[in-house]
Amino acid sequence: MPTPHYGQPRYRLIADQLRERIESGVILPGSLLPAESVLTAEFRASRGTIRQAIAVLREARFVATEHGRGTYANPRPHEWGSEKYSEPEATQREVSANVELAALFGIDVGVTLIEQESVIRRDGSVETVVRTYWHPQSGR
Amino acid sequence: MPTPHYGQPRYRLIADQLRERIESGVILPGSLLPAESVLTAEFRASRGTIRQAIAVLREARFVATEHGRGTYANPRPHEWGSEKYSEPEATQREVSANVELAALFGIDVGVTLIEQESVIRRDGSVETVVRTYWHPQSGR
DNA sequence: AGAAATTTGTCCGTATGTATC
DNA sequence: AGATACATACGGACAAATTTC
Repeated sequence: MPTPHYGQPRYRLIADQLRERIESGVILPGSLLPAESVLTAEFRASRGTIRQAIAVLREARFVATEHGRGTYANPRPHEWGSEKYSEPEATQREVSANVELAALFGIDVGVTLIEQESVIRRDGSVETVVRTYWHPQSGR
Repeated sequence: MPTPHYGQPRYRLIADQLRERIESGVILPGSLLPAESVLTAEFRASRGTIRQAIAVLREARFVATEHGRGTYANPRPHEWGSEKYSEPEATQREVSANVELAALFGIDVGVTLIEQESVIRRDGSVETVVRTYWHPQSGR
């Protein structure tokens, strides 16, 4: 099969079906999802596609994966909002140089700098935050 | 996003940023680079573009890739006294999470985080400041 | 205690289709 | 037309963590 993604890509369709099983209780909260190898057989999709589908659910906190163990269906303690809570991972904004940054860059306090903040997640929770500062003029 | 490669193609720009992180010590020599999947998320680029960027660095011996393991940043006996870059200045210290960081990590305000600050100079003056935050427990 | 099997993590190479410069 | 880039998808292989025998 080539790569026909009519409307919805396959990994989203698979993710939807898995999500439905969790919400309906077919897969109980706290229990393991079928292994990737099982899912590839069941959905007749490549492992990469299955992993992409699971990644979608992980992003939405529906599941959590552990290396060597498997992927667990999450209990649902928080309905805080709905599924709307997926923020951008990288944001850029202008900031005003404080004393420390001004000293580092050798500029005056208050001068505008660009700050890019990248949030790196692992199994839903934030693992690393990277903030990069540079001077607008120096390009990038 | 479309394909606006102003002058430089995207994969070279990404390669440059990764190279900077290695030379500046943000990515320590001998340590693993973020996985392809992480880099695609961080740079918002497709896997092909990320792989192209890494291929550039591999070509220049800046990194070495091991099948199934990852891509390592190479120690650099290379042109250490280059005109463009001076000694990497990376300092690590413990900081207390303020409101923003606490919200990002999902922790309480005041919890200690590790901050690594790297200063990248070019031709003497500070070009970029990178601050990386992570939780002591979650390894590095 | 140790070996084997299981499972996820990562990289490799390739392919198709679309879109932009 | 060609290079660049994106999104999607396949199959294979090796690595690492965990579980099972």
